[in-house]
Amino acid sequence: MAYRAHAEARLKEAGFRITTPRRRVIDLLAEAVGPVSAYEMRDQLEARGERIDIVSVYRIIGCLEQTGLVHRILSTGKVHRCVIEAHEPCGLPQPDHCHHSLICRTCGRIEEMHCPDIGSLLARAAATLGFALESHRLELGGLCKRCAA
Amino acid sequence: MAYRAHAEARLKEAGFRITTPRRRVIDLLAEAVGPVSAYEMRDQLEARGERIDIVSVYRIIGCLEQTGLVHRILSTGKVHRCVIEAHEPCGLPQPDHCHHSLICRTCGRIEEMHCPDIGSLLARAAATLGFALESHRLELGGLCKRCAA
DNA sequence: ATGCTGTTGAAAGTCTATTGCAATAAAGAG
DNA sequence: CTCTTTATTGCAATAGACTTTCAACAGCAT
Repeated sequence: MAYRAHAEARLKEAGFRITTPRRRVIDLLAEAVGPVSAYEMRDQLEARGERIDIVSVYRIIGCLEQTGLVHRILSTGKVHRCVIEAHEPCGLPQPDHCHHSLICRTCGRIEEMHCPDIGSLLARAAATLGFALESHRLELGGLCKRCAA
Repeated sequence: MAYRAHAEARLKEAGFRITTPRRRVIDLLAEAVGPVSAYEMRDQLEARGERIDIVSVYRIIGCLEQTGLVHRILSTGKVHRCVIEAHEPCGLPQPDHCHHSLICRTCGRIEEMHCPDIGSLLARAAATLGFALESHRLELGGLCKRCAA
C-alpha cells in the first residue's frame, strides 16, 4: 500500500517510531471510505482481531495529526472524525488541510467536496476585517444524492 | 433592552413560558461580546448572584435554539458556544443561521464575518455532487487585527 | 544481543451534555 | 386575587468523549 509507505516515512522523519498499533491505524484510515471516529477505529480493528486500546487510538491520532498525515473534522455531532490528508489545494491557506465536507442529515455519510474558488473569496472577506486567515473548516449539511432520491 | 422584548415575544409565540432563568440567559447572551458556552453562562450568572443550574442552562439554550433566537457554534475546541441570531442572510439556505466565524488563534476572540457571495458558489459545487444543501458551518482560524499587529 | 527511551494498555479521572423525577412557578380560569 | 394546570426548574445520577498516570513493553541505535 502506497499510503502506508508514505506515512511511515513521514513518521520516521518526525522522530516517531513505527509500531504495530500505528501501522494498524494507518492502514485502517487508508482503507476507510469516509471519516472515522476513534471508537469506530478501535471497534473495526478489534473486529478483525487486532486488539488495540482506545487510549492508544487517541494518541496515534494525535501523532498522525501532528505529522500532518490526518485531519480531524467535527462532523455530524460532537465527535471528532479523522480522514487522511487530501492533497487538493483550494486556494485558502492551510493547503494540507483542505476539507470541505458534505454531511448527510439522514444517512450520516460524509463526502468531501472540492471547491477551488472559495479561497480568494473568503480571504478577501476576512481581509476587510483585518483578519489574517490561516485555516478553515467548512462543513455543509443536507441530503446526499441517495437520500434525496 | 430591545433584544429581550423581541426574544420574549418569540418565545411566547412558540408557546414557551417567560421564566426568570430564561430571562437571565437571554439578557446574558444579549450583553455578551462573543459566543458563550453553557458553563460560562452559568458561572457568569452565578457571579452576579443569579443562581442557575447547568441543566437549566442547557435546556434554555435548546429552547432558544428551537425558537431560532440563538445559534450554536463549535468554536475553538469541542465546546459548543452560543450567539444570538444575526439577521444577515448570505445566500445559502438556512438563512436564520448564517454565521461565518473568524476565530483568533492567540486571543480566542470570535468575530462574525458577513460573506454574501459564498452561497451560490457552495450551492453550485454541492449540486454537482447531487447534494441538497440545507445548512452550513464555516469557521476560519487565524490572527485577528489586534493580535496580528 | 543489549540497553535506552518512546509507546502501549489498563484504570481512574475530567469535562461536556443528558435523563429521570420531585418540587416549583408561570399563565389562564374563575 | 386565588386556584389549578402544566411547563419548567434543580438535583442527583448517567452517558459519552477524551485525557492523565504509571507500570510493563517493544522499537531501534549501537
